Amino acid sequence: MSSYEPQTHEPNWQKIWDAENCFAAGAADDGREKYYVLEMFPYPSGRIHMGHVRNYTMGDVIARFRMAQGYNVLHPMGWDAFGMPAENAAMEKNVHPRDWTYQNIDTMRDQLKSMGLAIDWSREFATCDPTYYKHEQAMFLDFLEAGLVERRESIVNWDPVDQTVLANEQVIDGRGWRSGAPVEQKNLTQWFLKISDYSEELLNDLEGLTRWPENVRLMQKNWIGRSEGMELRFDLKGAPEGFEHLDIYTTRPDTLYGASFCAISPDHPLARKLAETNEEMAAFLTECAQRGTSEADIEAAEKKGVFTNIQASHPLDDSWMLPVYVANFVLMEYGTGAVYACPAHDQRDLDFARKYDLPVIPVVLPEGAAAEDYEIENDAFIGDGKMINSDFMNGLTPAAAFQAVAEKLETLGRGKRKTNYRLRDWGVSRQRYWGCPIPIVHCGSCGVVPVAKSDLPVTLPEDVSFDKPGNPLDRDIDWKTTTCPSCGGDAQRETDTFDTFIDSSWYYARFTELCENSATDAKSVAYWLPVDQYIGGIEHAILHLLYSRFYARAMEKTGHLHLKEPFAGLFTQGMVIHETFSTPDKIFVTPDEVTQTEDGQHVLKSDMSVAINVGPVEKMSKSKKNVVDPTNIIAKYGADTARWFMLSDSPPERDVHWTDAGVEGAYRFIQRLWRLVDSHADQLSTLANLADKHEQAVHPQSEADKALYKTVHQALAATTDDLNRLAFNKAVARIYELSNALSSAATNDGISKPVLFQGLSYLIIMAGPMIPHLAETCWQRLGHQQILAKTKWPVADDAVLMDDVITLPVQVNGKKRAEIEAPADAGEDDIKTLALADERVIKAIADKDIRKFIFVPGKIINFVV
RNA sequence: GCCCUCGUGGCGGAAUUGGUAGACGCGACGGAUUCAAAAUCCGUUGCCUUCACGGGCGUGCCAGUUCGAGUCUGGCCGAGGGCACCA
Repeated sequence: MSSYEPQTHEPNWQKIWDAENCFAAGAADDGREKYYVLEMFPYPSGRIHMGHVRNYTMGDVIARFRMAQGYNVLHPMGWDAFGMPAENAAMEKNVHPRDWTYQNIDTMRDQLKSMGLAIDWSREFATCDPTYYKHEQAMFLDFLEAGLVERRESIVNWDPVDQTVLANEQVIDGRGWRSGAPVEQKNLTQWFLKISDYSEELLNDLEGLTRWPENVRLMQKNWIGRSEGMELRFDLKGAPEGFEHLDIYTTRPDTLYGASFCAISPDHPLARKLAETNEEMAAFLTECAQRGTSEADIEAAEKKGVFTNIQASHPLDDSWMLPVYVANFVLMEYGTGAVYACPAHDQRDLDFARKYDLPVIPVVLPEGAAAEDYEIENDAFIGDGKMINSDFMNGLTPAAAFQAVAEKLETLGRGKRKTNYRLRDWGVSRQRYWGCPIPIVHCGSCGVVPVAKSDLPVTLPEDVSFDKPGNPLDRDIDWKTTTCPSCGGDAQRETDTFDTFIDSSWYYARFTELCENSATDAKSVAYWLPVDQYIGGIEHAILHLLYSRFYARAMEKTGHLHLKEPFAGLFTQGMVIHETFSTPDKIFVTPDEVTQTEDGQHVLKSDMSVAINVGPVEKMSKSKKNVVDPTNIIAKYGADTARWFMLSDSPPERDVHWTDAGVEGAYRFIQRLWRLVDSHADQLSTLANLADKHEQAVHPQSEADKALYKTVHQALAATTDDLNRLAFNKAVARIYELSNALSSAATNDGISKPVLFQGLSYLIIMAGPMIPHLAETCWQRLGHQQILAKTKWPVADDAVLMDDVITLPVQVNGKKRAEIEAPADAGEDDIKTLALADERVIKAIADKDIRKFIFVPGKIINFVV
């Protein structure tokens, strides 16, 4: 018996699928029900990694499964090809970002093809293709016309040495990653998409996304952050001219009598004004600027502030003056960039108050506490209770107090109720070369002028250098200089390019048809969208998915789409993780460089005397070097082994731990499955006339036949159900069970050939979406004429799915004491009689009285004694 | 810091609606085959206790709800994802 050689069979089947055009999506009017399965497209970083293998294997299983079920399946692939790494490569390796990107795409396309994915490659594109971004530019102009775009000032991280804008990840401990210079903040006029106009709609429509994970919807809900509060006006004393009032936003006006101080953001206009004349303030603002713009850094920093020498009068009592601080924990982007603080009932306020010795007045009394001796120590109280120290609100609940104080403040004209959202508008300007040019011209006399649609695309200049700091587009005078589309005079091009999240906010629509003259084709998007199953990493739960939801709405408003929610079903997969290995001098090494001695010690392959430290299991990343290259795995074991391992064991939404033992196990199963089919194929070849008729009813006669038939059909029903629910790991377990059952049954003389033949055929069909190359080989070996990729998914025989006799556990006081066999349809009384006849039950109950009898049909019996 | 998720044998995990905890796989151990090894096949395998029958314990920790909790509630500990210019 020969062993199965993936290296021969896999490329062969890939050629056949290609030649037979198996995976091309059908026309939009071919009459079949459509199914659009999409995996988040990759950034062409150089080579595919195991995360890609996992993601694309899952999508492929769904695509193949739906194809077999008769759907018209769209399963495309493309490249999220603009972005920073290409510019970094240009700087480090002196290659053009375009060349680097397209070379990477070529490499990665070959790698993906070697996985045997059922992809319609005719729809492939890269977001850096002018034929793609041309439409992106045109749509932006439509958005501009529709009032979805704004231009305004916004802060960026600025590296004063490299003279360049830094991404948050390029700011390390407040310094530029290359120059090491302390980061400054800089105000730039930038383009924004008005996603905040859709806050309410994006929030409300989450409810309709029933096939999205609950946690993703919750994360988006919290991100949008709707809150009901009040905007209050405080009169200021001692403030510079033009700053007579301070507007603050609060969700807790009920705690206003617990006010202790006011705080404004370091980016607040008042803070900036003060810094002009106050050195201490200027120094503090500089210090705050060095944290960069990342919210995580700001929030995690120690609460600090500087007193402004300004006092604010309390809106409910003009004689009560509150000191105004500039504080590093107040965000300019949220509310009005200013807050009043009630330390007793807000932890951040409390930390700040303790540091600067400010009053802490409790105004909400928890239930059970006494007003006289209630004091706040190190934990603010944020729970419910009764109002105290609060004049007219005393005795009310905080909710009732909110209403009372809101009414009073509105009557006094000191404030108004306001619904606020945390969600901010989407800044889409990037001061970088490798992105989609923003199709705008700046004219001295006409101002900001859109490029004429007939002049699109605005393409990137070819001849650029990355040896100088800053944005190459800004330095390229030839490219920059143009004429004004409006007046024909001298003008300059916009030198910012788009955030790459724009590119990925509509690619799903573009896949439905690569039409030339418009972004989308109405008929094609109407047929294919929404995406039925979208699959990608949980790390995209908020930004990419929220931007895409907004973008679909913007496209709908401008006539490019007919729907608002682009992804009907979403699945977020876990990461691929691996141990980290390092040498005694703490240098990371790849798993390839490590081997194990006989006694299990990890050592360096090249020098076995060097002991290797095995570190924590983490997400595979280049920096930790804990990566396994899929190409090596596919070369050694074949794509089917890699795919099978990715689907086995770990639930798809959780992390999967890559282990050599696991891969070996997967490979052994591939071989075992081949042996099972190969060793019985000859004796079944007399059934050649049955070859493509495995769907026809078989008639099990003997007990062994009936048992196997039942096992096969139960496995088919369960696997179909598992695949419908994306429970790949469970489907894998079913296939193991069925192959074990078939392997035992095959040696049993009582099994008739048609039953065994159908069992083996079904087993191969079930395994087909997961390990397609081996499955095709087995399918052919069994004598089937048509290839598996074109074979229909069978339907299980309902008649044998239910068992006649079931085993019921019997509990006494909630502890399992026995099991009884009973007819599946037995009633409560019969079951009780049966159970009480069991000696283990009799023993457990002994002479105690039965107080209660619980019977859950098909599940359990419980005697309470 | 804030939001979200996860925690079950030696390991990955199963248990679909609150109803038999540990399916399936890996590893380990024992056996068959082999001159030998690899591969393959058969069997055992949560922990403690018992000669055995059996009994007890057990889903990160502490409480609670329930006839019954891996599953629900509250608190705690640990790990991970996101935090708006990484993609």
